[in-house]
Amino acid sequence: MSTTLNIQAEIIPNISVDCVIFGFDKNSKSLNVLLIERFLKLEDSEVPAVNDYVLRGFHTFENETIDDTANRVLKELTGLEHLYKKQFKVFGDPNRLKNEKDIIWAENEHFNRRTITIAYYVLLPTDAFQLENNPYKPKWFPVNQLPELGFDHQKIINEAYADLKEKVLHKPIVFELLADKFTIKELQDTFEAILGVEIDNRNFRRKLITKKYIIALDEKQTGVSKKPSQLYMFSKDVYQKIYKESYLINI
Amino acid sequence: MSTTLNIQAEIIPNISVDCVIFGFDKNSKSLNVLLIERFLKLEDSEVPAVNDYVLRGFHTFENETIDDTANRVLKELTGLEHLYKKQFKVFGDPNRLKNEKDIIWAENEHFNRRTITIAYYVLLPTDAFQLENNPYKPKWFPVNQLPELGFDHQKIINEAYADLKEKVLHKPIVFELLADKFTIKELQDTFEAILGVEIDNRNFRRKLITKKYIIALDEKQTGVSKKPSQLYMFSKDVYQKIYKESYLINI
DNA sequence: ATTAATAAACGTTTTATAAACGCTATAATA
DNA sequence: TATTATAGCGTTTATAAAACGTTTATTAAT
Repeated sequence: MSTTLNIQAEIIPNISVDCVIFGFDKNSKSLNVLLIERFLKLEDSEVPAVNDYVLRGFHTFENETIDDTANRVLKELTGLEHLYKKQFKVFGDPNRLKNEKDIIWAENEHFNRRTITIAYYVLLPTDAFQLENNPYKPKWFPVNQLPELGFDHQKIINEAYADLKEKVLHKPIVFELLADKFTIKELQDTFEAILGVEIDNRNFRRKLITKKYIIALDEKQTGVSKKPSQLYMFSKDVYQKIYKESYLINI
Repeated sequence: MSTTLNIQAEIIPNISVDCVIFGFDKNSKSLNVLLIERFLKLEDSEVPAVNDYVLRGFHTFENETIDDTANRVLKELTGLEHLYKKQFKVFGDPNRLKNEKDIIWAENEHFNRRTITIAYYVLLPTDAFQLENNPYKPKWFPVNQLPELGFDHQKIINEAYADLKEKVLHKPIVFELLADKFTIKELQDTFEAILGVEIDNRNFRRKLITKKYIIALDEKQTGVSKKPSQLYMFSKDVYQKIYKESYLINI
């Protein structure tokens, strides 16, 4: 690893961070996951030994917090900082890297077979950054149509998605998947894409616009060939004030 | 570490698991945390160098999953298996062990100052096991009246408690803090202790007994000097059937 | 036996929210 | 100026929450 990358600090060889980056594409109304290619061609072979996709991750440095590792990985991959991220689970099974390709890959990269990885998921709109000219050649895939994945990354994504589905019902995190200014319809599309359900637009609309933390702006959509819709923003401050002592037991 | 304990497998020196054990005491209606004493007297001193409380934890073995580490720690401490546990966060700040006592302790125990710990919280009724003759000399403390804590364990408990408060509103985990058979009042007491609120008994009672997964037993409380109350049980099966596709957006 | 004390358990009314549906309004474009 | 697609408003009904009052079953004391 240190042979291929010039790094400024010592890595902790058995601890890494992996990031499940969820992006919502409001045009295709699709919840996507950002993956990078894992490609390895050994000298003695025509066909690649490894050719699939994985999440982007990296080892933690000796002098770094886990959150900082995640921030670093995210910055390198997307160019963005201050992204919404949730550390949701550790994957530390001694047999995480079990299939043949993983073993070939791990040997080639000389990395510790007993690495425990701390997994985060991240929420952003897919258009928050550009994929072109990105050295990692990342690609968006709809969360329900993922390609073949290396390591235990399918499992990690599954668990991230389950956590997201659950959390989105109670916490105001949908907004992280949209631009600062959004329409009610986009918000509904986002919920529908995450939860895989259909929601009545009229009831949804009413429910949302009556919330005090959903604030109508003096602005409408432009560049649409239909009735342009009202833009709204989400006020985190107002939300937190209201929900500071809300404890509706809902079991 | 390996000098004091005879262990059957190699530990991973920089990875540990810590368990925040929450116990509900239905008599005192108190949500408690189980702590063990951390005590060290150096040869050259009269007063102990370290004398405070910590969570129980241990390093992960080379051939062990993280969950198994937690199970092992819990079994050793409580004698119990199959406890409800939730892996809720990793604490990996390079400066986690910052105060003087932690440094003295870490040196004495020769353990890695850059240990990342994977924290779980566990739910059980305090009377699920006995404290007497326990080699770790564990003690229950009300979650809001904790003694001086070592390492970053106050922080870990705070975050565990925050997660519990949040989770208890949406997931059927209160039942883990009670015996299999419980009264509606005990259930209410548990919610009140966790959330630190008062709940109207009449509304709470009605709400709960109409749930299909709260099942009235052919049994009443005994040994009480008041009207004995009806015992109930929680059916996980029924719960899961009902809530498989519930997605009430509640932001 | 009667009564007091205590918590269990049931009931009623009001208010708020959710669900299900019909209908109107506004813009770009043809 | 008509078309069309989506934005956006309205109404009614069903369900659940909130805020109370009242009754009942038990033990223990008189």
